[in-house]
Amino acid sequence: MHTMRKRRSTISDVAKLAGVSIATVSRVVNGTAPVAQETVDRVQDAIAALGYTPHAAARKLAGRETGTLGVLLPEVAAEFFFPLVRGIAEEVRNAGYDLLIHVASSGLESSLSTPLGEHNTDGLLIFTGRLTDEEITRLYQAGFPIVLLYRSPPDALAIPYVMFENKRGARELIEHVITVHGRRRIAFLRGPEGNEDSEWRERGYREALERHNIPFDGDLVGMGGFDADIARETIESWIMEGLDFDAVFAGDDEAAMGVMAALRSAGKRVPDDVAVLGFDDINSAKLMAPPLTTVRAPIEAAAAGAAQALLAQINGQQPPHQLRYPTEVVIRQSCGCP
Amino acid sequence: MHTMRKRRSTISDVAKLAGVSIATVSRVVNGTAPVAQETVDRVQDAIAALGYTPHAAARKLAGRETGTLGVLLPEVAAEFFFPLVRGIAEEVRNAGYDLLIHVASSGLESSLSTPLGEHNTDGLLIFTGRLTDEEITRLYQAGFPIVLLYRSPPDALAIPYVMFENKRGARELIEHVITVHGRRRIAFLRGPEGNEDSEWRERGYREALERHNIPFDGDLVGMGGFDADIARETIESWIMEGLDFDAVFAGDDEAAMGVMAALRSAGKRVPDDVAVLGFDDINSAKLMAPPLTTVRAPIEAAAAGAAQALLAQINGQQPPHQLRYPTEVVIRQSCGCP
DNA sequence: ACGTTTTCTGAAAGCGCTTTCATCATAACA
DNA sequence: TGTTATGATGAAAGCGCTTTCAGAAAACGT
Repeated sequence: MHTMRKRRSTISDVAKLAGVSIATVSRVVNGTAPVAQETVDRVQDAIAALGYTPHAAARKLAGRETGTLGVLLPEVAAEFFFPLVRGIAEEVRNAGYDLLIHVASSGLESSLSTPLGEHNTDGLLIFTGRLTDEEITRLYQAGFPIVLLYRSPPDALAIPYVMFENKRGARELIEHVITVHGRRRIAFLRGPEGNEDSEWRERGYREALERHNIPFDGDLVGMGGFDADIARETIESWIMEGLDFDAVFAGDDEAAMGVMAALRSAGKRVPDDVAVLGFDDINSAKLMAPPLTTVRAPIEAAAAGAAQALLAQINGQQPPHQLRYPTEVVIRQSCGCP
Repeated sequence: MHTMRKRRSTISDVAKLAGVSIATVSRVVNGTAPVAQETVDRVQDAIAALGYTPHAAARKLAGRETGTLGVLLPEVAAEFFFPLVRGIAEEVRNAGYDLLIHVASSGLESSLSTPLGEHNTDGLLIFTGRLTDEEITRLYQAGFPIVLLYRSPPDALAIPYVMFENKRGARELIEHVITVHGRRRIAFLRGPEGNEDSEWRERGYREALERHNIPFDGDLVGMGGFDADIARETIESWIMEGLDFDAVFAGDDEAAMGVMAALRSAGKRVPDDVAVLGFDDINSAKLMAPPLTTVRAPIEAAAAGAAQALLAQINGQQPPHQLRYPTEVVIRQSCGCP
């Protein structure tokens, strides 16, 4: 049996059945001009009878917009990604757009097959180093609407971008374990290479140390990659080496989970022997053992904000150049608090 | 400053610059017919000079295919979702298609604004109860390529679908805690209403009980929703009620995480007092405290398989009607094993 | 050298839809 | 009652691209 494909019905089919012109059908479908009630009914009956749905591509071609927004994501991995997409999807749908999500493969095809250019979408939400600076610059200069997610624009271009108050959140978090729990050998796990969130968090970490006269120790900084497995390995090797530390700021919550696992299997108690600190406050943070002290980043809200900024840009409005979202320390038990 | 949008260059611009016809440009872009090397060079120079990119919509309109596949997802939630999308995205990209992801809002707009119909895509991967049976039936009857993810087709239509060996996996898992750890008061947490995976897992659970002459007790079945928070609440209320159980099969790993958290804060030890069992073997399963005994479901592979089936269908081939992926019990410590 | 393929290229016809522009009725106005 | 808004509709021009269809040029065969 082969799939015999019915020809999909077009606007002309509807027009014919309803005994009107295609222009009229278009009008009742889009409500772009007054149409007599009787005609409307006739057309709608025809549409129902034929099971007609407008062909998206044709629509896009005729109008000027594509009706879809794109999101460029790095290799899908983080739990972090959920609220992000949820926030964007919500906003985008409400505005009547479609969401085209592109997930980077292994980076091999950087600029080769970037199939999603300015043509498939009306605008782009670009997550972290997914596109090269040149490409971003090119899009910007072509007047293509884009919003950067968690990274600032290259060459100080006036591209809107969303950011969290990473530095402040990190600083407050570290100060908490210093002042309240008296920790002084605090390790930090960096996120992926070139990640701006990570850079700012590191700055916050250093600032906290400085404020309390704790000398910065490069040995206490390692790779976390915002990834549980990477973080775990780092901690495991530190323990093997006998590195001394009484707290670790994992960079993000996922990494924190890996840190806890490593500590646990090495027989170290959290938080008694080592305090563990995360960042983001993902859903599972409160479910960890012990519940994770972290910094809440309003990921979903930020994502929604980014989407709004993009939509605004598309509608010719002037979006804010930077959207900075506040963060808030969330004290649970992994820091030592009861 | 308002965003002054440069007119994007079209195929005619390129043709003019290169001094050829648009047909020729189309040919060199698509490699659909032999073109003299010299001409090719000239056209490519023009393309580069103009920064030309084909307009997707126009392309789709002209050709017959839209070049994009759609995935319909329920309200984004699960970690489970990652490998899923990764598997699909990989496969889809390799085939040169785009991936359009639609995330359900709150279900309100079920059939109202399903903007992604047969028109925006060449085929659809449909996740769990996102579309009504009628709609699926309609698409199927229109000969539109679809593949169902983790649900079987309505009315036994010949729509390809992917499934895991849920029942077998669940049965083996339960039998493990019965035979090896002597548990007899084993609770089960159901997934979302109507979820087929959950139904099969429950069947496996019951089968295991039967085989070991443990009478089924309805009190030991509760809501898990494949969600940590829901599962947690269920367990908390059970503990409040004083319900007696020595193991809980959470339905999936996310729920298991919630179960563990509930148990922990109630002062129960896992696995000593209560064994906890999951399903899926998501990445964080091995990081839980204690590491979770679960059933590994090859989510990514299954997703890739689904994508392949869809692609096959689109290319006029006959895909298998059912793709059933094997599951495998993964013993860690939450069951009581050392 | 002449007929026959093979290469290469352009003209032109759509793909399905939105949108002026123009045309009529009608209804509102003086 | 003549004139002017106003409401409803159709004809037709594209949107940017792919793809026959055909012709011109070059390569081949004998």
